[in-house]
Amino acid sequence: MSTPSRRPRPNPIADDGNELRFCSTCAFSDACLSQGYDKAALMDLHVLVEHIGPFHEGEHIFREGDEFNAIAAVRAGTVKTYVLDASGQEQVLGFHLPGEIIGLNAISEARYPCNAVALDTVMLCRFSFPKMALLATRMPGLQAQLFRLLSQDIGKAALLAGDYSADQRMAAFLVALSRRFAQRGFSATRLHLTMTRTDIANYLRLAPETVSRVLKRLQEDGLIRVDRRELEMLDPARLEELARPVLRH
Amino acid sequence: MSTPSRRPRPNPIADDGNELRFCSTCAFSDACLSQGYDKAALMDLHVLVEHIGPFHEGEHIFREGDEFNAIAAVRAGTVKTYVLDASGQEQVLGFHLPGEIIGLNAISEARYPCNAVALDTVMLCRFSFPKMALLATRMPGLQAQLFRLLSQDIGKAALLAGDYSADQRMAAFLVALSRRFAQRGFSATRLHLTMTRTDIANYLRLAPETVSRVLKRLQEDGLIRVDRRELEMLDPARLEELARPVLRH
DNA sequence: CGAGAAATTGAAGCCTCTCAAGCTATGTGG
DNA sequence: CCACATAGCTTGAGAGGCTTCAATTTCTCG
Repeated sequence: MSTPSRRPRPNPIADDGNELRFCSTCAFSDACLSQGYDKAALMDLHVLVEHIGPFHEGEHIFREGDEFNAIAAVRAGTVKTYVLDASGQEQVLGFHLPGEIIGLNAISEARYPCNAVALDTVMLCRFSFPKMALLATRMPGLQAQLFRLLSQDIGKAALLAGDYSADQRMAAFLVALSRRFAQRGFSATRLHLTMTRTDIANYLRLAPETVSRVLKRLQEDGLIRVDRRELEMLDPARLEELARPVLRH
Repeated sequence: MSTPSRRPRPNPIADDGNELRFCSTCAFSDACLSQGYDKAALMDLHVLVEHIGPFHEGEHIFREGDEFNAIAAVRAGTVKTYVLDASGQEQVLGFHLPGEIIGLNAISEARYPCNAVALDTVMLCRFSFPKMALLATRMPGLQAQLFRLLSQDIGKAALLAGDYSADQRMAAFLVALSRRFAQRGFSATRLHLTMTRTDIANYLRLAPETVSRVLKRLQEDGLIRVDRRELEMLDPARLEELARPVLRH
């Protein structure tokens, strides 16, 4: 993982607990806290955390083929993961919001199988994976959380693999985005899209023109109101209905 | 996991090493053997293994919503995993050959998110997941192998998610199948398809008619020779070429 | 041998893509 | 401050690949 702008920090563990608060967005802290681990165990976890960033729009966090040594939790901003096919066409694998983990698909090959780029200003928590795996042998709760996270990602990828209509895909994308924002305490109905229409198209396996047309159609039908990157869900119920075949709940 | 026909076995660990040979198809044994664990550690692993089966064609191994408590390695036969959408349409998630693991996507929810059915006579190695996770805390090699397996499956699902032509999908399906058979010591060029055309169609997100037409086209072009469920790859190089955009190597 | 499932083949239609042009916002330099 | 350049977005028209519907053939198995 490249660390173009690692901030100098004298001590990764601050006495005032700032670091712990910072990492409350990370899935791991939740796991550990909920397991009732003592302060020493939490220290162990936080010692292997590096806060890196900011990455600016367009900056790459890692590239396909880079040696894998760490996973990372998004603290702020949006990360896009993608691969390029033979013809240079971009295939977007996912968008990663604050609280979500990137790099899990790199474990098996010990190399990142995709590129990761910041869509806006991104802050990350970097976890050395070897250290984390070692720690997990002493913290069953952490191990279990890692298994859960990995298992989750298997299912996510299968979502958009079905042959759904462009409308269903778009609705599913918006509903999923909305849920993930809501889970982090953001508005569930007003979304700021940090990605371009082309990014969305490459993610949903549609042409950019189709994305444009679908958004227009959804707006004409009163399901959403969209202005540039700002999107409001006017009829969440009908959107969920549209997305149901894709999301399955 | 339902176990309709568990065979009675007096002692899961046979002195003559039969069990070890049996499980040589399981990814876990490889991991442990290659880590240089002592016999006691291997015993631990094999104590939590249950050999179950046979499951006959059409028999379900687990169903969507079933409580998750074990993953399983296929020892013999083919397992199809699938979900049903609202309209009853089957969406095939994958075909699992001997040596491959099923149930990894159930960890996060503690329930199986899909159905698993035997396409022919299937024998399984059942691993209690809680026990295995516990054992993994004492065997870092086993933990690493579990992480690798989970990570692998994340990437696999993304393969067919791209928008490829019917020919590319079919070629990728055949090439991947061929490689997996070859890895297990079977012929890489002569395949016996255990699944129906409709199964393949539901996996590749095509209409059954399209599968039929594509196979015919590939045969007319001299890439394959197909007779019912028997398929011979006549020009593996061109097939790989066709499949490259999907498989990426 | 006959019933039923699976597979094949043909014709028509539709959804999405491609290609091409125009539009809008942003930012830069004169 | 405005003209211009650029990237992103939108809109339209036409083409194409896959699906759907329907009918027929082939295979399997009791």
